[in-house]
Amino acid sequence: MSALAAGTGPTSVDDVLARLRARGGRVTNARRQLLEALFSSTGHRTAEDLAAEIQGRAPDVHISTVYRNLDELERLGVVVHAHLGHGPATYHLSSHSHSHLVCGECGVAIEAPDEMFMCLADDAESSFGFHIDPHHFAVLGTCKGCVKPTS
Amino acid sequence: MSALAAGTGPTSVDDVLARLRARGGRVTNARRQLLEALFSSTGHRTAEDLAAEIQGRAPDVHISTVYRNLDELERLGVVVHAHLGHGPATYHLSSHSHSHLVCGECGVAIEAPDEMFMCLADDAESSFGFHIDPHHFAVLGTCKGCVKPTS
DNA sequence: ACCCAAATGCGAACTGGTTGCGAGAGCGCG
DNA sequence: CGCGCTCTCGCAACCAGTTCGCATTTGGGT
Repeated sequence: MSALAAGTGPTSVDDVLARLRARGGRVTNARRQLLEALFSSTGHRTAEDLAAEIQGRAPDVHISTVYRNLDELERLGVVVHAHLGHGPATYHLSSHSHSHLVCGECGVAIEAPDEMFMCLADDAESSFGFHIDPHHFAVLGTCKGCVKPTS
Repeated sequence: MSALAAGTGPTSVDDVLARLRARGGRVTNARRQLLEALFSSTGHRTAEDLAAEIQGRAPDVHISTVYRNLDELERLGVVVHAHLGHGPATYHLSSHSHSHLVCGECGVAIEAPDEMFMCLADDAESSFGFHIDPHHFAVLGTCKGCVKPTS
């Protein structure tokens, strides 16, 4: 896929910064740091987590700036956030979007293939005309290791 | 089912109060009010919502008492709570437990039959040994009326 | 170099919920 | 009926996660 593809699927920090500039936005240090933090790891990052990493290099970057920029990037289609249970929201690049199964006991988050939700999706669609979005909220449950704890 | 059946499935305010007493608990006005509010409606109630209703009749009942008692009742198996999206948790009698499809646009909560989740449940079980609990967290999506808003 | 809107830093506010504490009230017992 | 033990309550303070208001800084077009 081309680095300049519109809409979703950014491939590099500079790509996103270019898009931001094209939209009338400005390229600031905080934004570059945030994007570098996001691109440098594939996992689920909380705002606090990202802020901590950024502050290691640029101590002045305030967590509210991180929130504001995550918001902005979400509007741009670069990142998405998901709720993995009771704790804070997690952010990741939209190209890594996927569903989650979260264990209520140990908190582990399993990345589930979208196919797993197909039949629920079809069912909801035909029964209620409801179109599910399994990416945004995790499905709670109990993982393999916690089903029978120490029994 | 018998009104004195143990575990889950309470049928009346007095039934629950009796159970509470049997456990060494006390029957207080706040508890009776809370139970009456819970039994008097089938829907999804937030703690704030319940507190407001109770305070209409008993103004002194504090919201923290509502939270504490909902917690207690949950431990007793009388009520369960579910998270229907971003807002506050909703509580209802455990006998009304069910899954939810929540529209991210309009916020409507559809009560989904458990069968709808069977194939996701089986799939998660066989693929990851993960046992889903579809009741506790709602599945987000877009409802019939919001799929093509004003198009 | 100049200027102005965009963005930032900072703290305060807000929401949803929890906790510590002293006062008060159920209720078993004598 | 009254005692007293303990469970509960009301309250305010607190907490986490996130958002907001506002004065100040700064990117970047001209």
